[in-house]
Amino acid sequence: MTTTNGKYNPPDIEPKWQRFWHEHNVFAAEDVSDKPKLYVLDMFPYPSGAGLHVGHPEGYTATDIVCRYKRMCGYNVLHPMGWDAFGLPAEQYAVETGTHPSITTRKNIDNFRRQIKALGFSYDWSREVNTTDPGYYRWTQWIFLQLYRKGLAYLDEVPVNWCPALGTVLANEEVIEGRSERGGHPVVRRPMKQWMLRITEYAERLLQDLDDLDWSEGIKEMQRNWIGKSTGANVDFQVLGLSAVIQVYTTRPDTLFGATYMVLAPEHPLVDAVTSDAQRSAVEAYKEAAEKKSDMDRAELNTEKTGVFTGATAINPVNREAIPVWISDYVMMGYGTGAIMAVPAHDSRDFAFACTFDLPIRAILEPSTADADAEGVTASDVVAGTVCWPGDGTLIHSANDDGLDINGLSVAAAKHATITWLEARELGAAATNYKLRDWLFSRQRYWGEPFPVVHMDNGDIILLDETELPLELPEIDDFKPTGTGESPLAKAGDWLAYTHPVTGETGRRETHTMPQWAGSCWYYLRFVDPVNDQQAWAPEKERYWMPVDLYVGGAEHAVLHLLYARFWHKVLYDLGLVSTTEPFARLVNQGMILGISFKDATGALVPTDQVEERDGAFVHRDTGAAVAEFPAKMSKSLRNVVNPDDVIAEYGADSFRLYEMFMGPLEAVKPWNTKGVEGVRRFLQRAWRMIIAADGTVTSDLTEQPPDTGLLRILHVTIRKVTADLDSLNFNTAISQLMIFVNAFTKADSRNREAIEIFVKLLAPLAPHIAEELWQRLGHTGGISYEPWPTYDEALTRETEVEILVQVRGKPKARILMAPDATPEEMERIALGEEKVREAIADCAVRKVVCVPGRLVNIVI
RNA sequence: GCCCGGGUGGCGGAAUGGCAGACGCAACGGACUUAAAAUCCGUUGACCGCAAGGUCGUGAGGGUUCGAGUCCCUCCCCGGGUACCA
Repeated sequence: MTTTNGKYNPPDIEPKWQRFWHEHNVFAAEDVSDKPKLYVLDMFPYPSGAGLHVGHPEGYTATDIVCRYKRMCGYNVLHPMGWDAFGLPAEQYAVETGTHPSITTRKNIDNFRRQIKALGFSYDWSREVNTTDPGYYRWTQWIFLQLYRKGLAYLDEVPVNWCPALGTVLANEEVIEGRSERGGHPVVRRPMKQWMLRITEYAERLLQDLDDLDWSEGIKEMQRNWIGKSTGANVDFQVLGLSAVIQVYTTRPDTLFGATYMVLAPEHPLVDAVTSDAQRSAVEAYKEAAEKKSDMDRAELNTEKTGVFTGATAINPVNREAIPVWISDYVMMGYGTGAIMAVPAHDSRDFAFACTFDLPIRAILEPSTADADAEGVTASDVVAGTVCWPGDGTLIHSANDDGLDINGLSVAAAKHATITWLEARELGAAATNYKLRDWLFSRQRYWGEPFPVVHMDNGDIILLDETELPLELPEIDDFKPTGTGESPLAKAGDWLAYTHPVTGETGRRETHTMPQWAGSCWYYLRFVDPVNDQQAWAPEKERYWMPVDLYVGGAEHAVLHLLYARFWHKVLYDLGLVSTTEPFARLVNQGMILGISFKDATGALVPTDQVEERDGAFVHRDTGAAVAEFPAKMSKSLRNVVNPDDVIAEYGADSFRLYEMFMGPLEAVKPWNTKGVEGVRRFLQRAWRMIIAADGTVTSDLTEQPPDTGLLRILHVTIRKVTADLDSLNFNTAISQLMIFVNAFTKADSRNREAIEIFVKLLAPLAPHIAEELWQRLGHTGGISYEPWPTYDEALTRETEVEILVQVRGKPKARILMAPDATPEEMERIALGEEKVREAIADCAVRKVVCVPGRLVNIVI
């Protein structure tokens, strides 16, 4: 359906080429190939009811450009797309309307697929996966069996993050400042029997292997912080008059001589045993109050220290001193041993607690004068214990008569000496701790993978056989959470009943489901072999395609998805099921795209639909008050969300793609500006008119006449720059260079055909529809997707003459044309011969001449 | 508080230690048009000057260098992450 119309009209050409790519299966990856492989992956989306957002296609466009470019360079490219479709919104919609989540999900996926296809991305759609498809989650359940058999999945009664509003428990990673990550509902601690995954067993490897990944340092650092490795010592404190021993974890064993009291977490198992009768009622009351506090309360109250004395006294192992034992919720059961030695002189939390309860403060560390000055304190105040000094210094008052003397040592040396002493007397030992906790892996939801687990009537827990998978979700009518912490699946009637096929014993199926992260933990593996119904993936395909060479997605998954997927991958590696220790060799995070927003003089946000432009200024439509424009995260409430469908309808998919890439660096946060889309649309129109005449045929300006040296240089510079920029993902500057090409070539009366065809190839990865159409109109058949990528001649990128700046004392004085390869001596001679330069030097003596070939001459006088 | 990013024209942004502001948007002037849109040509960091030209200028202040947006130190502001983690 080639139109003879000479106008650049995206609605004519974009659907045409999308159909062509689909019908000719142009982007199918080859499972067996002599070509080098490249696996480029986007973080697959959750198909929400709101549809695609301009943020999604940003990363998708970037990866699509890389894929199209690399195919032209001869790579066998795997570029798949799928749906992370289990999740709460579809289930909440089901609760409200009774619509089954699978129906909502299918509808949303269809919409997402339509929107994504309208952007012309070169996905291999034959590999599409959907985490809610039983043919997919069968293998998610299968991986769970592998985890269980390896001892990495277990049931535990643990205090969990219970979110009453959502009716489910949440992982630590899903709780932000005491509220649910999704929806911002309050979360409380509550003990419940839950499935856990032993991610802590992999903490060290998850930390170590970060070093070799080509990820942004920021994301790696966030994972390191989340894993939170620290080293120190476990130290035993004998409780006076009891056989009990309280073990503490400290990163500062050097400060043992400064310990003036101890604190147990309120939930610590020894609290009841050590509490004296006199203190028992106070301790009980405090424990009860602490239990009721949500994490949010604990976080908010973090400056106000509370606590109760237990009545117990413990013996400091280094100086045999008796110190009181307290309980306080500033010590948490989940980290270290749930008990601390308090060194108020050198720990700000302990200092605050000691001040509140008037406990002794003993300094055992003297900072250098310089360090103290830098912090605005004096060493004498530190030594007197009137200010807290958590930093470095020299040990004082730290010796006993049993062979330990660390006075005069630095912190590092004192730590080492103390640990050696403790170990020799079996009073303690070096220890390592991680903040990372085991992963809470069950949810009380309907719309998730059922666990392939049965609770037998005799109390045993058995796993389904692999042949019994998939265990499909039962059909139910009522999706409401029970509110008791039981899953909606508890209402699934017959589905719950299980009879063992061999023994005939009966049991009840697990009613919890897996969290949304489960399906996304391994989808990149399914893409290598998406329709295999015998195996999750064939080993030879995994060996060929893995690892993912480039993974692009939002930074919001920095710790959640990316840490979980790495964990599963390492388990699969240990089981011999995958060939690489890491799944994602290179990770790039695209920056958020912000919407244009407005605020009034008071700083209050004004929804975009209440703002209008009057005399070049933005005012509130009703009040006429001036409002200020600023970029903010797109949100329904601000009505500043840009819908890709609208942009494509008005400007076309190529303009949309080009604009998103032209806005700025991929990783930067950037504000959307629709005027900018018009700019790139104009560029495409100019490129079109450079090639196509008004009647729709190739313009007669296109000739076989060789380009002049200026244009030839621009051609070769453009090939070089676009190639380098696509390799480094600097799409914005690649587009600039293509604009420079068009600006130069449109001005020429005669345009060399070969040069123009090279330009079309360079444009193809970025704006594929217009490139295909131009390529066809230039007389080629079969599409541009696998045309060889152009190469450049370095010699032709050089100018015959360059303008050399001559500076005198760093001030520009003259610009002189010279040969680019002029030697420094020649440059100096020419520069000193220039009259303006001689004037500037006047009769001063030339002290030094700096010559940078091809750049400048700086004369120092 | 701590850990990462980042501060460059009216705006988005560009710049291996070597002429700051490429490319685009917006604005202004001009051509074409009965007119407008579209398109094309030109101007556009600030200040001084009739001009030639000059002075200032990459968040602030210091430093290194013949030369700093770029490297080093101190500080301020913005964005993100994280936080009684002992």
